[in-house]
Amino acid sequence: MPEVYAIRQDVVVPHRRERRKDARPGELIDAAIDVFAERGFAAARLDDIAQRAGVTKGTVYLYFRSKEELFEAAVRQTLMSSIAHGQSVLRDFQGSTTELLESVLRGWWHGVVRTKAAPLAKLIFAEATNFPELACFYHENVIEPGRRLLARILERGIASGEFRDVPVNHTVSFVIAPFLYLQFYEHSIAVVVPAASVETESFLEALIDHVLASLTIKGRAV
Amino acid sequence: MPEVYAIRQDVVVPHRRERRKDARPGELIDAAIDVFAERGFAAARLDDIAQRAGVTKGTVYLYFRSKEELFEAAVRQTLMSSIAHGQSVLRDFQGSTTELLESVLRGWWHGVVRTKAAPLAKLIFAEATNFPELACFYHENVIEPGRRLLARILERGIASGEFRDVPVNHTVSFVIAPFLYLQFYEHSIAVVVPAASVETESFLEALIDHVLASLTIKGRAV
DNA sequence: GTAATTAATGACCGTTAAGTCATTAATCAA
DNA sequence: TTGATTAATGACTTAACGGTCATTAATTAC
Repeated sequence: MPEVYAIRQDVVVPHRRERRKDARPGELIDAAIDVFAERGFAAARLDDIAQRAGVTKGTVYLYFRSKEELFEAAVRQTLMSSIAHGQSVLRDFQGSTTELLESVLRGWWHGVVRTKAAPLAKLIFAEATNFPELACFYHENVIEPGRRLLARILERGIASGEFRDVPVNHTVSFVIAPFLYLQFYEHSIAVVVPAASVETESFLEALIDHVLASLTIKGRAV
Repeated sequence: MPEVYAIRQDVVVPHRRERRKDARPGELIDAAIDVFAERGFAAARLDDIAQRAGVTKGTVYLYFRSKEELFEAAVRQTLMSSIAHGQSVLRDFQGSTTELLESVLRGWWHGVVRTKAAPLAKLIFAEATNFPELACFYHENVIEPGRRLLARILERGIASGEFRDVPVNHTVSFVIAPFLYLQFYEHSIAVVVPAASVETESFLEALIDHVLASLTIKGRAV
């Protein structure tokens, strides 16, 4: 009988049925994030996720009831805390709304856009109609809280007279959209056509300038 | 032997092996757009596409060599002419760049965002890494020409002194992103969570206001 | 050392869908 | 009318993958 091998993080290590009940769920979730990010939800193979975590498929089902449950765990681990962090920043912030908005955008940038969880958003949008329960879960726990957070900030700025009296809901979309665009683009087209990739370093600064230029009242009153 | 039926456009019509060599490709492409839009590329079933076109799966392979070839045909039919139209508007336009930009954004809105081809973009971003050839095709024929078109408009406005001296490439992203966001959102989350859908009527006007507020030089020079 | 416990395995099942091809029947030429 | 042509069919092959479960072996208690 040939020896059994497991691939973990691109390194092939001999594998010998280690029993590690406590560490498994976290390792499986990490592996799942990677594979979901690469392939999407439907195309991600549980065999691949298991292999990347150094186990076999059967083991996955010791810790998660189904592929969907594993995916939900991945979303919980990566996106919830970022939202919560933004909410606490809003609650405690002393200072101008311009600074507040900038601070929250930077937080999102480093907490989500520049992490390996970034492709998960793409996946949800892509497969929402095929997996409605996942879409509901994501909408309720990520999109809605995220949008509400931004809306409150805009309202604060309008009330204080710093921002123009823009339609809040649409403006939330206009602020969020470039982030999502970058997330989607960098983990899809840019992977396949590297020449197409965006200058990431300056993206955030340019976006902050763009948003504030549109929102803040300059020179004359509007 | 029971009679055979075919479903076309939600109406069940008795089906009797009509031979219509000339009409088939177009009908198959139309059906394909619908099914790809609903399900995505990988999850779209050729049986469904065939059924919607009033034929059976074998017939699809008389006209298209593979699922991928059928998809490319769908993209060609829906997105190429819109790009070309925008290019001709830019070439012939007499007037301010503000008006030009507004005109091109409105053209895109009615020519792409508000058509049944809108979900195709989502699909490409979602499945690019699984189907690299499709992603290349789309990048080369849709994304690149589209971005170049917008970049030329921004440069025209900066040169004429109408617009601030913004970083062109990033600003292209900021203008495109809200359109894509709406396309993605309305054909994914909003389908599953109807309460989440965006106020579409006023979206375009708000976006134009937002973009021009950011770009145009107001009150004081910047 | 040995028996009991349970983490981990991997062969297996059932389903789904892309693509093939021998058969069938609509159409046309004579 | 009839024979030739070919559009259309749908049963079949093949492959992939989610999920199951009887078996195996690492670990622990005694």
